[in-house]
Amino acid sequence: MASEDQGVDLLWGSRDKPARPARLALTVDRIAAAAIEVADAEGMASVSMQQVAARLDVTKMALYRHVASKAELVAVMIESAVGEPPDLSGVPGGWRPSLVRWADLMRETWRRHPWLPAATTGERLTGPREVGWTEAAVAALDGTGLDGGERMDAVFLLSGHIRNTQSGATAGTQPWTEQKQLRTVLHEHRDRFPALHEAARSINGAPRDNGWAFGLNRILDGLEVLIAARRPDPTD
Amino acid sequence: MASEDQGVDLLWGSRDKPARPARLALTVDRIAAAAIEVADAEGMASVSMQQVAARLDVTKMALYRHVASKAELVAVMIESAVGEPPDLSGVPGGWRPSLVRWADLMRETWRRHPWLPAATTGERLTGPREVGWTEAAVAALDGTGLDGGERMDAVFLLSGHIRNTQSGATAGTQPWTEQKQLRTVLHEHRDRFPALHEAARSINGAPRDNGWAFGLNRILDGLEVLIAARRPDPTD
DNA sequence: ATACTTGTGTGTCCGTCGGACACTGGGTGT
DNA sequence: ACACCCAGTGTCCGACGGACACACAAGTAT
Repeated sequence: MASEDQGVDLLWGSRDKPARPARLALTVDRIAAAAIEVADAEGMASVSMQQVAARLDVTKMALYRHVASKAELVAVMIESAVGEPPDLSGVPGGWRPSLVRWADLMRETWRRHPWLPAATTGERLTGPREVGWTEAAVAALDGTGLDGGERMDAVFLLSGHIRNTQSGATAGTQPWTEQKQLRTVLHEHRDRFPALHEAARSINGAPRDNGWAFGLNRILDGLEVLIAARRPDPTD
Repeated sequence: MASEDQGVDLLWGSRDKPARPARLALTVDRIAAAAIEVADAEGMASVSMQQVAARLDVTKMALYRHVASKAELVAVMIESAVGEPPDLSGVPGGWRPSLVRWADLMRETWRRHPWLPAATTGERLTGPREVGWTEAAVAALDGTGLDGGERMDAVFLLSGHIRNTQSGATAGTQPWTEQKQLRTVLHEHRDRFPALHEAARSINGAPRDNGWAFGLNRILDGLEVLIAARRPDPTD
């Protein structure tokens, strides 16, 4: 598909530069910045071509001179919003503190742009900075004895957990404690859901983080078990 | 909001029954079934009021006699598609086999309805069967020494992993191995992403499951570490 | 100076979406 | 026989993503 290829070229920088230097205001970067402003302020649902164009005092069709489709616009937004991947080489203590640092940074980025978790799910184009984030995490697992597939699975597991706990991205099997409606209904049907009712009761009012710290520690503990098993002789 | 309350009542069964027995064809169940057919066959994106109505040989506005909004239709679809929550009481071996069984069943359900993972993310109404699934998993953790918040966090962690690995729901930080485009681009920029390139190379052609088994085992191992720590004296 | 080309933004149109609202026509209770 | 009631219809609306033909500027060739 033509637009798809175009998107790849745009993201990865191998598209021909415009023969003449852009002489006027509208650029991909300005469009992406405007779109990110809209998304940060009013959510991804408000990011329409017309909204973004209006913020730039321009017709929506003008955007299509710089961006092939809305999907491509979103891809550029993501690539811009994730920022430069972190350098974890200075983190002492081995893979675990490095992954913790990585996760904290990613979480912070996603906190600044609450639409990112949802926008980065589903089939879509992936840009170099986004890949750079993964590169950093995979590299942090070098020397653990895990093979390539395991390292990538581990990073996927961790980033998935960040996504799941971040902002309002996921409901359903989770923060009932914060949905008063569901809490009420749970209490009304407490005979039908005894374990849940008991569990919800016991954490009444406690500050919640959507299971972020819990899941992180469980995942890292699980990785530690595997890594320990892979190096039966602790020679270092 | 009126429609929201209505949705709760509809899902949880406390709405007044129609005074007269429904005399004609269209019912919430038939609508939900038709919508699920559309979603299964052509994806959630094709589930529009008009599409669903067409499948029932009816005007789209007729659906609004039985469903307050599209959001409510989706809620009913989910509640119908998740099916009855499983009975894990017969699973021997304690919490871990029970959770494995639960996860397998949930995964199978979501495999049959690939739109479910995406549909169950974000703010939305939650129905009793969906809550029942969670109830089963939380109940499986009874007697582990985990407190209520920990049990719920554990179930959230596990279900989040299922969601992340299921179908095409998540891309981004993951199955590059299956996106030929990204693999190509990764190879072209191998000097920029050495760890990723090396990792991807080492798993060339291996059958992938999106990290499902890996993540499941890591999570369960991590839970085991915590549970073991909670019962320093194995007296049973 | 003039004509041509090229690239950037505009205006108009289309199909689809969710949904509001007024209607109609057949079945029911009186 | 009657009025009521209500499930389903028809029409309309604003917003969406996008196709397409056009206007218009600036730079180049003549």
